[in-house]
Amino acid sequence: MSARPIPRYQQLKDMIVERISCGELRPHDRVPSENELVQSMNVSRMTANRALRELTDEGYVHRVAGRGTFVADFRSRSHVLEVHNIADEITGRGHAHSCEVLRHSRQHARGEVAKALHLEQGVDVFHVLIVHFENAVQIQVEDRHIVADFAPGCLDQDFRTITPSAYLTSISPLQEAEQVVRAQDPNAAVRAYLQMAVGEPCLVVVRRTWSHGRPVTFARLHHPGPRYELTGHYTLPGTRKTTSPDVVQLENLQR
Amino acid sequence: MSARPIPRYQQLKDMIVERISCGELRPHDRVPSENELVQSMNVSRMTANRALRELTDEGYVHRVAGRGTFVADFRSRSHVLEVHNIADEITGRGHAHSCEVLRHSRQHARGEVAKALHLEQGVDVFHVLIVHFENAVQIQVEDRHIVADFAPGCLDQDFRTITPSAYLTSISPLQEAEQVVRAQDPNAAVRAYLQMAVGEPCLVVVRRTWSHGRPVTFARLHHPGPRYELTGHYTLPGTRKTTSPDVVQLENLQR
DNA sequence: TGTACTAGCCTGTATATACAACTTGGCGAG
DNA sequence: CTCGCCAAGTTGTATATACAGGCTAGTACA
Repeated sequence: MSARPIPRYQQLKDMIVERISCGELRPHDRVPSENELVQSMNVSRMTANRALRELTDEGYVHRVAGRGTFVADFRSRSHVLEVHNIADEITGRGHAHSCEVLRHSRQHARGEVAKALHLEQGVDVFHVLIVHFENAVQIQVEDRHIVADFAPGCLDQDFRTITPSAYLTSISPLQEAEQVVRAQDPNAAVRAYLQMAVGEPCLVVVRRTWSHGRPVTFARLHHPGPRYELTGHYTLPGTRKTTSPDVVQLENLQR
Repeated sequence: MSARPIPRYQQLKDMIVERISCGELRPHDRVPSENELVQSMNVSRMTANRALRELTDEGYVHRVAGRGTFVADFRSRSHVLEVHNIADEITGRGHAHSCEVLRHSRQHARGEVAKALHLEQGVDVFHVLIVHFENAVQIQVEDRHIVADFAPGCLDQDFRTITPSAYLTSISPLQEAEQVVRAQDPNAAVRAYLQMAVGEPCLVVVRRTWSHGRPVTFARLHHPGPRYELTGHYTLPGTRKTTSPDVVQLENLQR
């Protein structure tokens, strides 16, 4: 009946993840070394080693032989969640990102937003509406709601210089995400924002993200079908890299 | 200058993965136990343990205390690659899957198909064109090319009872996949296959899959925008399950 | 002052050993 | 024949120990 006790290496992992999640340990901070854990936690070095090694595999920390163990940059973990920051994506292609903030306000959660974020009707949320440009061409309408008490400083942010996504990951690591992708005709407002012709479809991504076990943001991202596509590249973990990365050419096919 | 030697636990992993990939070890087959590896490979049990434990994390094998270690069913690994089998997806929703095979033939690879599969012009490929139904409603047009010498028995398969995707994973584990998702208006043929109204967009998935380090199949999957959406749920590896799985309700929002 | 070396800490790997818990099959008692 | 128990094999965890190799700071020496 009684669940087996949590193994010590897992206790170590939980302890360290907790210290990262609550902000006590921030990216690039030094994590206790194996020998320090041996002393303070009263475990053997192999147990400490297993805990830190698994945290490395899971993307929480970064280890350098001879120097130590450090908290990983959240950015380096975001690809695990397949959560892309549109600005990084665009600059990663060597193009220029810019955006226009159409709305940035505090609201009361209603209807589907309250439902998606597990909030009572009327609870405070922030609402941002942003059009993103790639080389001055409209590429995404971001319609996002953020739980207010998760990001109290939200209204002070300048979302022209840091995207909401980057801002949120800087507050706390994202631990879980859920998304739905569909093809849909845009309504008149979205069509105007994206400068699309009548009849052209949108690629719509609806995404919900969790942190500390509760939903914190709910975003509807509309992209112009003719100008945007989602790409994914999946490799089994642990496979040694064999295939050459000529891979991206698929994007140029089938157009 | 010289690379450090490959560690022994990694050698064990490579050896076992190779035996799985080449078909010597098939799903549900028993993998040598830790003690057997200690004997045959001349390593300590902790080293064998690390190899098998990491293979478990990576989805290659499945371990049961008291029984042994077994090759994982490829199906259980496919979600890692985010490669879905449309039939499983539909039956998983409790609905009925059926399909109609419109084409099933041997062809010579030309143009973009040859390019996508890294083949010379004219090399043999199999071509299948299938319409999939969910509860008698058209839900996907599968237009797939398969490298002929990878799947010699392809023409003997009955794709009404086993989907091409399931057939291919039964031949060999998929090790790498690449996909592009876009919203696009269908051409007349696809619109007819899917019984779509004029002006309705398609959600198109173009997917290429590798096995043994080379591309083996190239598929274009057209779905009716109003009747289909892609969902994904991402969790950081190693996080202890905390969020309850009420998660799927997002699918019902935003329609 | 500047350079080279070394001591000390760190991670990465490998081994030998130990105990607990789980599963299966076989054996013996009823 | 059947039930229950136990032995053997297996995984899961934990420890102590060892050596190799990377990194850094400080010291000794020129």
